[in-house]
Amino acid sequence: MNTANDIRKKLQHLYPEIIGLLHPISNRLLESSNLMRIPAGARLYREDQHCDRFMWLLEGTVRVYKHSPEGREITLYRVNPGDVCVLSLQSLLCGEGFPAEAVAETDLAGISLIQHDFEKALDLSNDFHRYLLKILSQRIGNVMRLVSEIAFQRLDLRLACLMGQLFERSQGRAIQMTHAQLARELGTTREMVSRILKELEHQKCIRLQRGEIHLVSSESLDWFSRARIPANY
Amino acid sequence: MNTANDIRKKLQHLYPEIIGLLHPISNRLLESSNLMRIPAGARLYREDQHCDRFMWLLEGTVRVYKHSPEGREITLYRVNPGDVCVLSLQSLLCGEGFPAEAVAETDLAGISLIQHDFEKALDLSNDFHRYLLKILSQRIGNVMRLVSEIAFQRLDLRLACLMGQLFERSQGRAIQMTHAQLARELGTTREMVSRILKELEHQKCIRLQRGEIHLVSSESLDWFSRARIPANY
DNA sequence: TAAGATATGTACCTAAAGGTACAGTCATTT
DNA sequence: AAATGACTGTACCTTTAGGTACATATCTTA
Repeated sequence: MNTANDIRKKLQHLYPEIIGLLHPISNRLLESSNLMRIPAGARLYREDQHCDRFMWLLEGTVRVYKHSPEGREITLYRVNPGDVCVLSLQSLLCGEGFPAEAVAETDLAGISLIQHDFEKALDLSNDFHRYLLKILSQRIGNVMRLVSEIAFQRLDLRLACLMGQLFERSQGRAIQMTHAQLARELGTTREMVSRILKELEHQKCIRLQRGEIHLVSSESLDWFSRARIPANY
Repeated sequence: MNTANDIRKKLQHLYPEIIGLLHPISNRLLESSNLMRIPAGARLYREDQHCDRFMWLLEGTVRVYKHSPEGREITLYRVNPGDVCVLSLQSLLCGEGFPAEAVAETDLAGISLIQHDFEKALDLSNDFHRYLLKILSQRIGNVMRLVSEIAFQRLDLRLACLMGQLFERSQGRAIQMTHAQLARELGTTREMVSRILKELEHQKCIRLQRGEIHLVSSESLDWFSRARIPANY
């Protein structure tokens, strides 16, 4: 385990489409990297903590969020397999502390390079370099969208949209989340989520159960979440 | 005018510290680029418009913002001389439409490369490549901060902080902005801004005049904007 | 099964933000 | 100077979001 070949095989298996990126990176670099494993629930960064490693996620998901003095939280985005951890980039490239917090939602596995090796990889592979640029600019677009949603959209709409996305991902199967978890996605409180979900249940969009939410009518849900959004938006 | 040497001279003059980045980029590329000039007030992109050019700003400032269906606006960030236009990167790299709008606040001058030349420049200069990564990850950090401000901070605090920054930039001289302009920074309405500014005037932080705002006490302003932010935030 | 711990529902209140409507003010143009 | 247009102030109201306090329900574990 932990040899360059093992890691290459793992990558090849998980992401045949991006393995090419690593080709120009020498075995030596992959060997010197660690295949790291991190258990679910682990805190990856705290606010403004400096980070000296570059992480490339292979398994699991990371939730990146901000928290408020009152104890509320808002999710900025998730890091999924194949994504690089945008946050660690900021530390490595700018030397600034990380502007958010991150937690492992599931068990993680990933490649971790120390700064020196990361810089070497950058120099060796133009494709790798360009891959980073692409990931970063996608991410920035998403965060910009998030800004305008928070600033301009009502909470019930944002929650309805979130439900729509979650049901899409689960292909209509029940969502296993508590109201408190949903609140942490949206930067609001548990009570608000409970109220809005109850309203959505009355509208026959969903059905509520302890710990899970069932889809009743995706049409109603779509209607609800689009109702107040004009076409030219 | 418009020759590679002119552009090099201009860059050298404006940004002696980053001229080195362009060294490995051939004269041919700089020659084929245009030194573009754009008048103040020009719309640079509309929402989701595709953009096929890479822009490197030399003079002037660009305001990047989102607008709401109700006609409100929120400023995401500004592009200043030396910055690249992050937005155009997203189009070029991801092939996706631009997720915001941008307007020239002043007359602009900048280098503009068509996609093909931009890619060539990327391949030729590692430093240029790395410069882009750095700018992008700084930007993402700023937008993430913005998210948590909108989500968790009261409007009066956000306005007070904004005033503080503006006075810092003007070195305490009066700010020449209307209440409506300030509202467009923060994603709120003119009325809210008027009310909060009046309150700040009562607190002897500022003094209001038609079209401009004078600093009375930066201590009071600081106190106001920090009052409700706990130390561990 | 009893005792926690966790999750949800909700009535009631407060506060923050926004919208309306209009009055007043200042500056520029005719 | 009159007219026009841009800017500001504000009283009043509505909507949205948040907070309290508790009741109830469900799960887990001893």
